[in-house]
Amino acid sequence: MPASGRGAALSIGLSAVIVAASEHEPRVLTIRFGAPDNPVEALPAGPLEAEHRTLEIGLRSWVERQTSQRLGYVEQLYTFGDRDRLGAAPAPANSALTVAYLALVREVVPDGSAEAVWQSWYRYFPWEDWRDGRPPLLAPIEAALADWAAASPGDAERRLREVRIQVAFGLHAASWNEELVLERYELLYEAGLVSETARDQGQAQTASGVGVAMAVDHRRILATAVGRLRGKIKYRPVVFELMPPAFTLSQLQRTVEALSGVRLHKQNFRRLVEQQGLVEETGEISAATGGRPARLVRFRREVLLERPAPGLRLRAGRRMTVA
Amino acid sequence: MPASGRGAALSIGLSAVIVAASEHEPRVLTIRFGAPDNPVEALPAGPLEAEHRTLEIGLRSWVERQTSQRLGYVEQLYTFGDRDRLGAAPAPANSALTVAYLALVREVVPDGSAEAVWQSWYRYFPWEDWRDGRPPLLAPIEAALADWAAASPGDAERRLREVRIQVAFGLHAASWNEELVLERYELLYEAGLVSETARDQGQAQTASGVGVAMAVDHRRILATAVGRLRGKIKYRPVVFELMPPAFTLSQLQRTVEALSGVRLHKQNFRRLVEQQGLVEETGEISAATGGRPARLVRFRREVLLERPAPGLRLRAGRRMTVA
DNA sequence: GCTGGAAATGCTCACTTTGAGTATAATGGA
DNA sequence: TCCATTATACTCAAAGTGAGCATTTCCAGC
Repeated sequence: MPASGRGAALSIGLSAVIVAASEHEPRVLTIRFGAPDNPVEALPAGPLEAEHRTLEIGLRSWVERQTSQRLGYVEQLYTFGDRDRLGAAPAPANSALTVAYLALVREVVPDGSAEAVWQSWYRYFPWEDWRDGRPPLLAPIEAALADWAAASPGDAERRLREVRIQVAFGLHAASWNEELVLERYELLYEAGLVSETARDQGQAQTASGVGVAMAVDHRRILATAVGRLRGKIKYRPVVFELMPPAFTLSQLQRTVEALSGVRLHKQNFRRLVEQQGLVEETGEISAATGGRPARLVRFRREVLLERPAPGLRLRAGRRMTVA
Repeated sequence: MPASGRGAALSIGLSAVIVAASEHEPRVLTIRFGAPDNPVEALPAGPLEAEHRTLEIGLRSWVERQTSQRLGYVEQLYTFGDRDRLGAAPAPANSALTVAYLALVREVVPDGSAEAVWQSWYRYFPWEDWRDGRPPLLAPIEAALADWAAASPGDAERRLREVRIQVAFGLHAASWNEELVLERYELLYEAGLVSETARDQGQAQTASGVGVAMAVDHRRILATAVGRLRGKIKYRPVVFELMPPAFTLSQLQRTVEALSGVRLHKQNFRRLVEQQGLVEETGEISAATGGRPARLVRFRREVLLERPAPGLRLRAGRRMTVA
């Protein structure tokens, strides 16, 4: 075999974006370490060990060992080369590769290790939460991005930057597309608006920067995960991996809203979920939280057999708006 | 940093699914080697070399060197661990990881190295081509799969297999979903209907097996690529990466049909393409191939600005049928 | 027990999108 | 000149969507 896929020997790491959802916040499992007054936040990550039969099994094994969190749904996200990560950082001779995974879990165990903390992912991406309308934070961001585009080295580069900003932030005809999480983060990184930029260039750490920073490229991995999950709920019934066995339609809607960061039209949301046959009655009624008690439903697994793409197809672009 | 993503030292390979499309066949670049009477077919693959700045640049560099084929659109597909690949094969101590990429190219250069050959991808997946109706090949496949399910070790396993077959091959309510290429290949592999199964178990190579086999797990990688591309054309304008600068709507339609393996309703296809603003007139008229001459159009790049998901949204499931 | 607030649920209606046609136009070749 | 062949135009019903209003059923407070 002339070209058989053997190559340089590198060290391989696995990292995991472990997502849960309380009713109002999408949560991600993070590890905190370093000085207590200035902690570093990171994603759980571990080495790929030789005894693991497959990548995914290796991931499950150390995550369950390290965080005592059983993983349900697991999906490979992306493989990052070390030098995809840092702007001008010099490449070590024996550099690492990281295979990143997205995992969805139902129960939020009270963090096994003391360092493991569940955080709302909007801690890292405050501009991604449009549930209470357009985040005010976006005004200064857009102004700074416009400056960055204006300061481009060349004319072609300037136009390119302008187009990227327009698309990612939904400025002109394009409206806000909640899936473009990575594109937005990368623009902020390149424009020097997140503190990772200065750090990766070896410059003095400024406390400024929008959103909370993470170790190495973990915020980039998280952005990839958020975008992927926001896309996936539209055509696969993955939200249910985050829901308890029985739930109300309102709980389901609030979870979807938490993940996607936008508000949905209530009546149309229920019409969609029921028409699609995504749920079935349990017969029970929930202890009300205020008004009329709600029916409890459960995920209807048979839907996987019936429809090719059973999801909450909230079409990107013109989409259900707030009730 | 307690868990920093360093791990076992493994060798890393890159492999590429390089896709082009003639008007009637989707093509993939393959390498043939071995005995001329019994050649082995493989995807181009190469080592990740230390001097490459990023994974993607490494890929471009050796593909362009080895096949003298310039890559346009490139997208990471999946990372395969060595032991994801082979059923019961013993794991070598220093096993490899392969990062697979999908690349789309326009020109089909007359293969730089003598071993590089463009092949229709239906050579490897004859059951995936429904352009002339349901492939007759599917009848024996389905019968064999049913036998395999019936021969399950346990009751739960049997039901699981039946459901997987139903979904992947669109038997009951579910209709044929052209994106489930990998799911179908994996069923055939597990059921021992492709010759890779016997090979990987160290058994005698039988000449039988449906479709042409490839080296190691390359057919699995190819299946991943075909499924990914079939999905992607629906929401991103990637087909145009495969088209010449100017083309007719019929050419575009035949290319999409070649990729997706299904026939589309002509009038509705053009309505979609034009309404979506995916193309614009060049003003020229094509040298007709038979009937009335057709307008030549080109891809309208501005669409990327206007629509969040500009693709030929041929919805899975109930879909445009043959004219 | 009546009343008002808060959800949950039910229903309507205009508008767009889609699937599936029929009809007409412009070629080249028999 | 007629015809097969492809391109293009237009129609129409059914389904799907966005945005409402209306009604039901609980609780809390009087």
